[in-house]
Formats: sequence, C-alpha cells, structure tokens
Amino acid sequence: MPRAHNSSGPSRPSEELDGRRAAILDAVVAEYVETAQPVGSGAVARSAGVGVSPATVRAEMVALEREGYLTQPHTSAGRIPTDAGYRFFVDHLAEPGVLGPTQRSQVARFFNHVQGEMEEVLERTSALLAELTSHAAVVVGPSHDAARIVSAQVVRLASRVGLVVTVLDDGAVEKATVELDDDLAEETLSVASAALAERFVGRQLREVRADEPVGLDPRAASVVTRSLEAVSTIADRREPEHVFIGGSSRIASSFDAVETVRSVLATLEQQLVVVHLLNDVLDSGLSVAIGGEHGYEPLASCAVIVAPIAVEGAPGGVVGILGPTRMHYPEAMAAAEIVSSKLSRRLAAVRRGDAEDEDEPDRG
Amino acid sequence: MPRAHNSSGPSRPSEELDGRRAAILDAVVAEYVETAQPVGSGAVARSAGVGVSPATVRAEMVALEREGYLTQPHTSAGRIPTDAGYRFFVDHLAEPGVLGPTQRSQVARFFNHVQGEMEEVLERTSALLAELTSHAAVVVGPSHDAARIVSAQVVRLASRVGLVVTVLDDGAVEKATVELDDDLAEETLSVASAALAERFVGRQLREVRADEPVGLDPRAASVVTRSLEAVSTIADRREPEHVFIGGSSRIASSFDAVETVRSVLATLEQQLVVVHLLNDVLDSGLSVAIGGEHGYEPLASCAVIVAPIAVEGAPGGVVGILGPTRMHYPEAMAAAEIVSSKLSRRLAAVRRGDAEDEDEPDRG
DNA sequence: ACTTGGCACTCAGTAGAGTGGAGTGCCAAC
DNA sequence: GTTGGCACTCCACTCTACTGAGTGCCAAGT
Repeated sequence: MPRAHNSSGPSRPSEELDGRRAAILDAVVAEYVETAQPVGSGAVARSAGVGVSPATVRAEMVALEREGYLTQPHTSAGRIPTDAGYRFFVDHLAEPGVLGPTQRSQVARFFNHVQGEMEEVLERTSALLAELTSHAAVVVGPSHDAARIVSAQVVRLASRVGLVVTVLDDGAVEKATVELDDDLAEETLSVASAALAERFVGRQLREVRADEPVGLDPRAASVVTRSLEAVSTIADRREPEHVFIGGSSRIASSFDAVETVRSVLATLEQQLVVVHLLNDVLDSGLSVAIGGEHGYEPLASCAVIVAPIAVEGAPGGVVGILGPTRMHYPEAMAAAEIVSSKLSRRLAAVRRGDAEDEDEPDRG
Repeated sequence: MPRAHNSSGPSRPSEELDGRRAAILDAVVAEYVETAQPVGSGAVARSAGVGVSPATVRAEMVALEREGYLTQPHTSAGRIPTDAGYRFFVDHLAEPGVLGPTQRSQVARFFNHVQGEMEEVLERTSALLAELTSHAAVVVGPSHDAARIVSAQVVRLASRVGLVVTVLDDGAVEKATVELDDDLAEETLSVASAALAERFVGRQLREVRADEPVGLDPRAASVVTRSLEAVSTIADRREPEHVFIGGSSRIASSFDAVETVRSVLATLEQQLVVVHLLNDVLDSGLSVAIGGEHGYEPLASCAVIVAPIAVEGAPGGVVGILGPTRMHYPEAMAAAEIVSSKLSRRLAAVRRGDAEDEDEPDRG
C-alpha cells in the first residue's frame, strides 16, 4: 500500500533512497506524467518539496540514473522515469489517490442504478471503470469452478434438435444442443430430462462424465448419453470466467506509436491472455505491474492495475486497468479499488438476495 | 453486383463514363489501393488497359476530377479516388473477387471443424473473417424477435434468490433473477414454476406481460408475478441480436491518424450503433457503403461491406467488414459473401438438426 | 478532332546549414 | 555539501535550396 511521501520534512525512512532523492524522483514522475516531456533539473528545483538548486538536483539525478530510476532520452535532455522509477513512486512516494467528487458520485450512481444479470453488470462496470480512468478496463467475473448444478433439463427446439440446459447455483446457465431421433416421443424426452436432472443436480459441471444409464427406455437412455457427452464437452471447453473489456479505444490515445496501439489491442483481443495476465499479477501479490514486470512482451509499455473482487470472503474475479506506464497511478488505483469493492458488495448482495443496497446516496 | 470491366476493348455501355475514362479510374483505384500513394498520369498510362499517352490521361483525369471521381491532395500531385470513385469502381469496374486457395481452404476447414453453440460459432466466425480480410469484422446473429418460448421455469439459487430461465426455440436462453420469500417451500416453487411454464410456453418473450395469476396459492402467485415482471423487463431491455466483433486491432494498421483510429474504435465499442449501421446499409440494398454513404460521421473514412445471413430463406443476421475506403473491395466482398453463405448453411443445418454438413473437403 | 510531345510551372519532400535554447556535466568558490 | 558559473551537447526549429514527380497548357502531328 502506498505511503505518504515527505514533501518537505526531514529524512524519512526509506528502503533505498534518502529523502531528497525520493523527492526529486517524485517531482520527475509527477511532472512527466503531466507533461509527457522529459523533466529537467530546473523544473524539479522549482517544484515544491525540493528546496535545492538545479545544480544539486543535477547531481542527484545522475545518482538516480545510475541507480536505474531515471533515464535520459539523449544527452542534453531532461529525465524520464524508468519502470523501476515508477515502481518506487508507487511503492513509496505516491499518496493514496482520491477520486474527484464527480467521479465518486458517478460510481455511487452507477451502483445504485445498475441492474440486470451479472454479465450485464460486469460489462457495464468495465465501461464505468474505463470512463473513470480514461484507460482500458477489464472485469473478470467470478469463476464458475465451484458452482453446482441446480437444474438440468433437455427441451426440444425442433423435431430433431434438442437443447440441454443446465443452471448453476451461481446464476450461470449453460446449454448444449443435442441431436434427437426424428420420431422421439414427447414422453420419452421427459423421461430423459428427468433422468438428466437426477444425474446432474448437485454436481459440478466438470464432474459430469459419460456413463451408461441403466434401467431406462433405450431411446431415453440414448438421449441421456448424448446429453452427457455434450455437457462434458462444454465443461471441458468453456472458459472458467467471463471477461469484459471496456474502453479499449482509449488505448489509441495513450500511445503515439501506431504499432504499439496495434499490438496492445491485439493482446486485448485474446481474452484468455488477459485473464492470465490479471491473475498472474494478482498472484504475485501486486496491485500494479509496470512495464516489463508482468512477462507479457506486447504490453511492455503498459502498466496494469488490478484489484480483486471478493464475494463473501472468497475470490470472485478481478478488475483491471490497462494504460501506459505514464499514468496517474494513485487515481487509477483508487478507481480500481473503489469499483472492485463496490462490485464485490453488489455481487454478494445479489447472491444473498438483497434488493438494492443503498449505502450511499448519489449526490451530484 | 460488380460487372467485369473492359480492360482494353471498344466502348462498353456504362452509365456515366466512356470506356477510356473508366479504364483510367480503374487503374487509379488499383494503383492507389496497392501503394497508398497518389497516382500520376505516367503510372496510369503505363498500366495495362490504358493505351494512351500521359498527356491524354491527364486530360481525362481533369474530367474525372471535375465529375467527382478523383481528387488531388495538392496541385502537383497525382490523383486519389474519391468516395464516388470507389463507388463507381465497385459498381461497374471491379471484377468479382476470388479468394486465394489458402483462404478458401481456411474457410472450408473452419466450417468443417467449428462446433459449439451458436454464440461461439458466431464469435469465431468474426475472427475468421477478420483474419481473411485483415480488417475488422462484425457478425450479427439472427434476431430473436420471432422466437417462441419452449420452456420456462424458476429455480432456487440461494435461500432468497431464484432464477427464471426461459428457453427460446431458436436456442437462446434468457434468465432473470427474482427475489424469493425466505421460507418459501420447495413445493410452492414447483407450483409457481409450472404456472410459469403454462403461461409462457408458446409465446414470444415480449408477449409476456404482468397480469394477475388466479387460482394459485398466493405465495406461488407472488413468485409468478415477480417472474413475469422480471422477464418482461429483460424482454424490453435486451438487444434483439448478438453482436460479435473480431480483429478490431486491425483498425490501428488501417489508418495513420491516431485520432481516426480512436474514433473508429470508439464507434465499434457501441454495439448497438454497429448493428444499426449494418442494418441500415443492408436495408439500403447495398452490399458496400463507402465513406460518407452511411451517415455515420466517425466512420467517414471507412468502408463497410455487408452480406446478409439467410437461414432457410428468412433473414438471419448479417456479416460485415469494416476497413478503410482504400481497400481491396473485390476480395473483401468475396470473403464476406462466402463466409455469410457458409454461415447461413451452417445455421440452417443446426436448426434442422443435421450433424455436420460436409459439402467440401478441406484441402491444404 | 483527337492525340501527343514539349514545356513551363507548381509544390511536396528532402537535405543541409544555421540558430536558439533547454539541459547537462564539471568545477571552483562559498 | 551546496551553489553559481560556464562550456558543451544536441534536439528542435527555421530557412534555404534543390530535386523531381506531376501538372496544365499549347502547338504540332496524325
């Protein structure tokens, strides 16, 4: 968690940098994030919190560069933070971000008014987070891994087409088409449906495996067998989570190299990769992965912010922000934080069967 | 439908341009699509099918510019086709495109091997079309407007949470959560479920309206009422079609102005807009909308190619390609054509309950 | 009556020179 | 240890000149 930086005071305990260098790094990051221009010693010396002359700043900047926190695009230019520089900033310098009142009320309004099934809520949440931060946002829903089947049936769609529909206790619905014999009696279908239910309910999807039903009309048994096959296939193939990506067009505004834009977008298109990325970052215990810290080459110029969703204590997915390393970290982290926590409460409330949880009025 | 152009011969009947001008326009389009550079009279004169000197070409180009088919970036540059120029090219000059053998076998292999529910097939089809054309691709699934409910039930997810699940005869499944009274008996739920089924089955989703159930245990009646409400809400809100967009990252490669990329991507994010766009183009009877022809400002530098999906004669959605106006129209149109027709057959086969329709082996 | 080669002209693009200025590293003085 | 001074570097910008692709026009040719 970020700690407050000492903007003026005496030396503050720090893992690697004395107070002055830290303040200079802080100033460089702040300035560079704002202007996107290399920051010179003059600007740093002018900035509040650094009470020394440009010459002194220069000497310190040389040290910061030697230690890997800053870099120079060319000899006679100012400095730019390296990934390590941003990392130090995030870990030791950044004050906890706060959202503006407009944004806060936007979040409150959203969660007070949003309705619909979980998928829709997650989708719209990703759009909200993108809007809040002006970056691309990702929301990964809770895993269905542990969900149990509460209902299973097979219904007829057309004379030779049936649909197996299973409902999971987390609200997910899975379906699979099965071929039916042409002259299958309605009654036989009901028998098969009942047999399916008996066999499925209470189990997890992936526990469903093909076996030979016994003691059934052979025609019904055939339907059951096919249904089992179909369901076990989808259980194998299905992705365990739903991924929703919002605001990916904002990637275009974040980078000026069109090739970077393309490769980042291409990566976002691979939803599986995105899920893995977020989970990797989460597993590593970080809330931010900067530049190369996650091992994903095409996203080397991106920073990823994650915040876990927790539904009643259990991990329930993750929200993420994907932007350039030159990013307003505190604000973005605050946004991820508040959205994930609100979303967590929301999902828990839905699961408990509460109506709306009006904890905060939306003013504004 | 495109007709063959006369690459050398005598005057061919044309709506607006005599053979030579048409040939020149053809050459300009072909060259510009290839090189992205303004095309000069020299290059045109050199190109096959135009047997005149650069001076003559220049004179004709002045005419073509006056008539609105060509434009000049600046005085001493070559010419670029206008939207009208592309339009004439598509309508009168372009030879019907053919896909390369690699692409053809790619399509065949795809449709022979793809499996899963319709949503998955559509999603992957959009990726296929994007891959084939190197442009963004859109697939809009069949409308659910006419679908009838074949099954409806309410199941319990948690003590106070129920889920209404309706299955439509086109294979779609809709769901809506309902709040349950805390101590609702299992049996009452079954009664409500049965009542729901009785009331729903055979109707369309939007025909479901709240009314007072009679002759029921009041607690079951309350469940039914709430379920009716929930379902009629989703019937109102739901989008009538599923939209799948593939390869949107390719937008980044198509334009060099980053602002164009951003605005096109932002438009693609609004799925509803995309559906309307495609349907508008389809309704206008075109298979291609170039530049400003569709009225969508942010896509003014794009061309849209559409091909309807027809399932057993009825309209069943649409596939689309979104790229820059400077595009290989014949090939893209051919790709849209073949994918939509294969997809149409595929969907019809699923509906009939056929297994796989192996009409063409995949060679290579 | 077209077509064509010739010709003067236009103008984007490039290369080179020059300049300004932001920023640096170093050093001597404080 | 800090600072002002200073020489230096080098990007960014401007200005100029030049090239060359391409044009429009016109008079001569078929």
